[in-house]
Amino acid sequence: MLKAVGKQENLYEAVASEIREAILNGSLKMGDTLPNETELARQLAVSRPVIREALRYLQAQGLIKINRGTKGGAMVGRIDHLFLLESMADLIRLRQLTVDHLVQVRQFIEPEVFRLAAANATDEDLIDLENILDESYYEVNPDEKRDLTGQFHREVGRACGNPIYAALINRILDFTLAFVSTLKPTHLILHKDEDHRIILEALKNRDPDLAWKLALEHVNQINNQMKALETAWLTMAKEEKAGNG
Amino acid sequence: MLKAVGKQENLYEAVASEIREAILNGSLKMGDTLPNETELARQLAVSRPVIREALRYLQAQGLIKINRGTKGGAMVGRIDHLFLLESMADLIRLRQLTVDHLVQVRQFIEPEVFRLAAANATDEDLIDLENILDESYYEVNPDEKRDLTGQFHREVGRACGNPIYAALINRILDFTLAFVSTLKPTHLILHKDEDHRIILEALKNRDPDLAWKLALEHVNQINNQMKALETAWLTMAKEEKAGNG
DNA sequence: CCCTGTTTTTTTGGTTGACAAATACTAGCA
DNA sequence: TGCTAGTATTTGTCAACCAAAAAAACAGGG
Repeated sequence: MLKAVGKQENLYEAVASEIREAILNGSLKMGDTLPNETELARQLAVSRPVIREALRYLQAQGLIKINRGTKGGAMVGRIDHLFLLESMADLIRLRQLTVDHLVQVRQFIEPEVFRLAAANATDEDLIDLENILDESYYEVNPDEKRDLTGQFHREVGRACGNPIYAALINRILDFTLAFVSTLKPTHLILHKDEDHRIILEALKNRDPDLAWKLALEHVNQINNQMKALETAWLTMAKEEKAGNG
Repeated sequence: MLKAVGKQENLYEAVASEIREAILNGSLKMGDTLPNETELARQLAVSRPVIREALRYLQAQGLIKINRGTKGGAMVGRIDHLFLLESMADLIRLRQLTVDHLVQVRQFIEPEVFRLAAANATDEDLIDLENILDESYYEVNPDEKRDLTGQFHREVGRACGNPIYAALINRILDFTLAFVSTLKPTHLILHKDEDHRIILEALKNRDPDLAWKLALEHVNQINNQMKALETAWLTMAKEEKAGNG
């Protein structure tokens, strides 16, 4: 059985990963400066443009700040906001972030978002939501179905009227799907179609409190499955380790 | 009176801004592909490495995806999560995000974070918080003082035990300070030292409910000042426009 | 001795030109 | 019809070079 080989990494990606790991595991602390570009190029045996692209990438993510001139160079910056960037899955792996953290946020945020959506969603939003559920109903591919049910949550996030919540929901779902797909429990459907139908009814009836309550129950159920999944994963990892030792 | 000239923009920044604007104002829609690198270099009259650095930057922010080969190139991706990246101030300017949105999130999140902090903060965290307040008390420079009082909120975010909340708080404060500093009302101090003292007492007494209540009042007060500031800004902008026309 | 303007050095910023590798399309062949 | 080899397009990578900014070192005058 062959392992799926994710499309091969570019050099700049490798360099960026190298530096990011050094920052995340603590060998590079906040305020430290990296070697200059030519030196980095020499050490990592790549050309300077590659180094520069990697640094731009890290700069865009806010991990480093770059200054010109003597005593300039790339400096490690605040990494507090890192959790909102694309590396949530990496952070779980590095034990910086746990499923509990995510579950906690989701349990608090999502019901509120559904409450707002019940108050603020336009008629078009409600039609869109209904269409998603219909599409999901007839979908047979488990992966596609999972994407569609996730799409329902994203659409509600958009419909709630506050782009910050929408962004946060999107990030949380991105991570959730990434986490689930690394474990590949192909048959597991986190979201129940019936739950979504009932919630949509509450939204249509413009009943914020009911929407809040139903969303809370729904999210709780998803969270329980996430935790169970994590437990299973940890057990599996432990057994695998025992088997190898 | 001289206008403060923010440090001058690099070419790659200019290119990235150009493309970002095109995406945000809708002339480039999701799924569209940009011209290839050499063509972009020709159109914008810069070299290809500059274009590549700009594209890397945008890629890191999740605005575009890049593929190799025929029919490859830079494609505009989902921009839903954009609000969590560093361009919050840009988005306000582009009328995609309003102060109300931010205020709404802050009003909901921060009290919860303070509640968690009352339950989870370590003794060291509490000492750190006390030190920040002491330092702030003796600070005379308004800008420095504003940074320090902001630092209090960041530290509470860290102390609440959930890095996602910490990240979110950091982003919100980054934006708040950026917004306030563009208006440059030098004498305005959003945060009251006394409020922070009282809240810290609640944290020390491990009283989550009181911490929640006090934080809510405190945040409400800050939010009111933010809205007043926005109103003043809009009025000013309108008058300026009338003056020019 | 201190202050001030100039020069030097270090480091990122930017350009040019060339070649390698990946991908999609196409034409040719069985 | 279906597969295969080639071809065009586009990003990926390299090398060498000069420009510009910023800090440090230096020089000159009070």
